[in-house]
Amino acid sequence: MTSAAHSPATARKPTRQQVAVAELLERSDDFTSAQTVHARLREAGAGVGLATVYRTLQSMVDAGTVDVLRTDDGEAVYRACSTHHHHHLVCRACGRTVEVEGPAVEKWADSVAREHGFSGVTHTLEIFGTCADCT
Amino acid sequence: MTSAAHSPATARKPTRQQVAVAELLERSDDFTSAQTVHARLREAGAGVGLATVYRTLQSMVDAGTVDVLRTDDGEAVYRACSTHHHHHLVCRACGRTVEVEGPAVEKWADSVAREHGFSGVTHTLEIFGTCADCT
DNA sequence: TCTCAATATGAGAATGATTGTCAAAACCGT
DNA sequence: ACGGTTTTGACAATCATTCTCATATTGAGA
Repeated sequence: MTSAAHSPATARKPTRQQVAVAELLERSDDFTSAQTVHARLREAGAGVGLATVYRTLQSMVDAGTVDVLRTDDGEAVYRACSTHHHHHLVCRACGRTVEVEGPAVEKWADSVAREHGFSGVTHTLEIFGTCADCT
Repeated sequence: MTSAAHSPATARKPTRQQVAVAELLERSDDFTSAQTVHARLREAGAGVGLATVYRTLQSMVDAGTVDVLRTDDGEAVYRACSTHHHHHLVCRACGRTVEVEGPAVEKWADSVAREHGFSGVTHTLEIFGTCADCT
């Protein structure tokens, strides 16, 4: 039955908790960890269970409404993003993030993979640096 | 004085353990986790402590002789690589890895970052797909 | 070769993010 | 309001990684 038990369903009124997580992400401009989201919501009064934070974030990733990437020490961090394909330019110091696009890169990655006989190609690309304000 | 206490020193005869880890990585063609390295060495008889495996891998990363990246579930995986800058094309199914280069991409990443006022730019790029053998 | 000080090792404990469990709560259509 | 389904949340369980520290190894000099 490939049921969608657990994990917030696609077509269902979002719960208070789901809205809280989503809005918090909208408000913050940089990548945020699940633990931090949980802590911030708690501070803000409207507490949300840690497990629920993880579940909600995961379903948002699946739905494509947030991007996820891993910090150097392996922690997953999330950010509300535009839905079309893009990459991130992240400030190493303050965490400020800019979405960037590079059609040429997409094509390059695809063709290189094809040349080597790979199919079903995807890729990840992140750029890090120190932004003007932090220099 | 910013001593290099702990972590295999740079100019010191490599220990049996360090050699064991290095050779195991040389032999394997794809990215391997620290846990797996530890298990393989144990099977092979010449056991090496888990902490030592982690320490050795870390120092090899610092020395630039192995590349490290994170799997989707956050586990760190290591691979002996050529020392010049390159990226990886990884088979999602069997893990086989091909090193690829793309000068154009490097330039693109650099210039995009500069345009946004970022300095000290670095980037990560990995390509995933299913290789011919696994199709 | 013997000694000493510095460094490396390893077993096990500690850490910390993430996931699993499951009873209670919220929700929906009837 | 009722019954079935979905979601929540407190807490336990996992599991990779790091820390601790006593012991073993090494290298240079006497």
